[in-house]
Amino acid sequence: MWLTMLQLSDLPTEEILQRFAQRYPEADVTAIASFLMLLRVATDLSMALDACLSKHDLLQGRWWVLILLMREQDLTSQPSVLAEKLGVTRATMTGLLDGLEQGGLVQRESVPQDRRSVQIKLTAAGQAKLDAVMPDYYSRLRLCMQGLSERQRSDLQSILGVIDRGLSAWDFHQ
Amino acid sequence: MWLTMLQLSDLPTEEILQRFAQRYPEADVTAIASFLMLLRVATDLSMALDACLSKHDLLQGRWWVLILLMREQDLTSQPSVLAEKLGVTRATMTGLLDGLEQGGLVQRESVPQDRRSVQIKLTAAGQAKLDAVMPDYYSRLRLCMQGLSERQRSDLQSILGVIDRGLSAWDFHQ
DNA sequence: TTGACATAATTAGGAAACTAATTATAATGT
DNA sequence: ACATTATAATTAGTTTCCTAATTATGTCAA
Repeated sequence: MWLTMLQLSDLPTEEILQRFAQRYPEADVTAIASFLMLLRVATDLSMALDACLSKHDLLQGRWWVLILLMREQDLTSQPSVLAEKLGVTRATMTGLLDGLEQGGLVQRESVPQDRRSVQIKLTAAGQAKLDAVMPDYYSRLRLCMQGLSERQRSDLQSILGVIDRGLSAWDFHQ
Repeated sequence: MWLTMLQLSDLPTEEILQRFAQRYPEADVTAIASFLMLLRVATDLSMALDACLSKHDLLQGRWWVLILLMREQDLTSQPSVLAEKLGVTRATMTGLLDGLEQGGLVQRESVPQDRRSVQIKLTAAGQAKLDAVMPDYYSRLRLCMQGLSERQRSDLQSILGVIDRGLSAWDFHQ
């Protein structure tokens, strides 16, 4: 799904927020500000991740698939399972796997027990690609987060947990 | 830019993170967990926003453009300025404006002073669309964030600020 | 056993973003 | 004045996602 977001510098000023709140009494100014800042920073992080991956000829979607495969004991999974975990459609997963297979990073293997199904296996080249990318990614992430104390990290996670649980209320409103 | 993210239920377990940290000593486990949770919740929020907007026949990109126009005193701006603020290319903005103009929500007006340029104006229909959407969006956002104290909201914003400033270190690492 | 339904993966076609090239106009320096 | 360069918007073509339809296979119940 696309995430298009205002630049950090163009988040609404206090004054603009007040103006909107005046027209729309439903507005909760601090909720809006927190929400926008959250989307903004997540977008920046995601773009930074893209930039890092692109230096290794990878795109985020394909990279996530490699990681999911590496998590498995036998480095193997199924397209439908991968799609579910990644939150994309099966059609999209077919495309991601096509790209990865073409690059030799994964391999499709037929499953005798269920001939509708396919096993996806991380190849040696796929593992090597991860071994090249992950240290780079982890180093950058460490630097990027080093300004946060352990206390702040756990605060962040619990705050995010509250928001995520609050999200269930989103849909029930009509 | 696309943001594809693991489902919340499929964020790495403590055990998986430890396994990755063992293979990649660069890994900072709490940094990774916070990062993934942040992307995850932002993705959920963005999808919830999409769902809300789609009930009003709007997509996020176009909706942001309407909001940017409403912020202006004269409800008017230029494609290049809008593109800059939204963080999309001018080509993308042309497409967004095409869609909005077709729906009668904005209007292109020529600028005598500079005939290369175009003024984009929010129409009455565009303002009416916002007046229909914003109360719905603000109500949901209020509900979704109501579990957070004011203290937590400001904590969140300062933590996000630290991360965003930390992001500048991302690119300097090679 | 066979008809109805469910499931796995893919294909086909469409939407919306991107980059790069194009068109038109403005600004600048010699 | 006029050639060069810069700027505003658009068009053309590619990518990757989506939904819906398709193909193939498996499951289950009458």
